[in-house]
Amino acid sequence: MISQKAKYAFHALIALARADDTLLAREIADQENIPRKFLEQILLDLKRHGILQSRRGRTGGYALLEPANRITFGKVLRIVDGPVAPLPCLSRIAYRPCPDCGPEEDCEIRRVFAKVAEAARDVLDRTTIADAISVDSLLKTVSRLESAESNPALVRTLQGI
Amino acid sequence: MISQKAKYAFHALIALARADDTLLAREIADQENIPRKFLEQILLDLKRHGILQSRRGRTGGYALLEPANRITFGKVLRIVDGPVAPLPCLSRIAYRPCPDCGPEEDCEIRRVFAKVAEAARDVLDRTTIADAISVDSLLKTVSRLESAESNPALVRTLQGI
DNA sequence: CTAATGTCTACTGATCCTATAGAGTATTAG
DNA sequence: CTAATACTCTATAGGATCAGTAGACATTAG
Repeated sequence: MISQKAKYAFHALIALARADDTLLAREIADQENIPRKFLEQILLDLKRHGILQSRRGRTGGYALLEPANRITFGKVLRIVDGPVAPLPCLSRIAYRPCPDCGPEEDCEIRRVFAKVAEAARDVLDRTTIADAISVDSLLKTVSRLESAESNPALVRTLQGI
Repeated sequence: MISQKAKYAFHALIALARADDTLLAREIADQENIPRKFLEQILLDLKRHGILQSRRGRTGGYALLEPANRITFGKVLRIVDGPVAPLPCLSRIAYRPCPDCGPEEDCEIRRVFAKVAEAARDVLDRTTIADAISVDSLLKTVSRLESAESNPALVRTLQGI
């Protein structure tokens, strides 16, 4: 399970990418139903990692620093929740050998979870905030068409993208 | 990250599958370096879920109830660590709607993590304890041959299985 | 100056993780 | 029958993490 914090981070980044402009922490918090002070911590963390820029004072706010099509879900998840890998001995950002296993090439558990990690990274490191939004608006558009014109097959096809 | 408890569970199940016989909790604990009383809780839990059988008293011990090729990593992980899904609204064993998201078909986050979940389940629900062992012993055999006969390419090929 | 906004640090209650402890029950060798 | 052995069940506890909350401080526009 990903943390609540990570979900908030994704909601905030998606809101910022949609707005394509700077937003106040309060605006994001209200719009996405996120506790304001908690959100500020998250935004600050994303800023420290170069994903956001911010401006203080009266005309302050947060905006994307990297373009939305360069911000992957994996990158955000690693910042907010830590390693994506299911085992410490499979982590790239926080490698640690498993103390209770022998040599790694002999570990059956590691071998299985290496495949899990690879599969997860394949999605997380290739999908960006921009992808999530674009597929989303496409779907919403089609969804409206669908309700008017009754073409559920197309919707289902697109949902498989 | 999977819990220490889950790692212990896998180690214990692999030991039992290898032994192909009943083992004492103490034997497993010693052999796999697992705190005995902690291991007993885990084994008991696996028993309650129909994976192990046990016998008390002087000739007691634990043994697999299901055959090793029917015990998937996913099943064990769900027993010990709970849901495999990265979001409550994607769990099959513990579905709960995300309180902060709107309608599920519109949620960009859910859509991305649905793919992550599917990829992870694809590995976890198809790989059994028997698979882990058989690939493992195959590898070990080849590894010995390799060190004697210098055929690292074959080893690498098999490691990709 | 002052009002609005981001920055930083500290704190807290709840829950989970990783065990540890011990009393109780079943089984059987002798 | 008894002692020894091994699983069964419940309780407890220290530490870490999670999900916020709070408040003092810094920066900016007007």
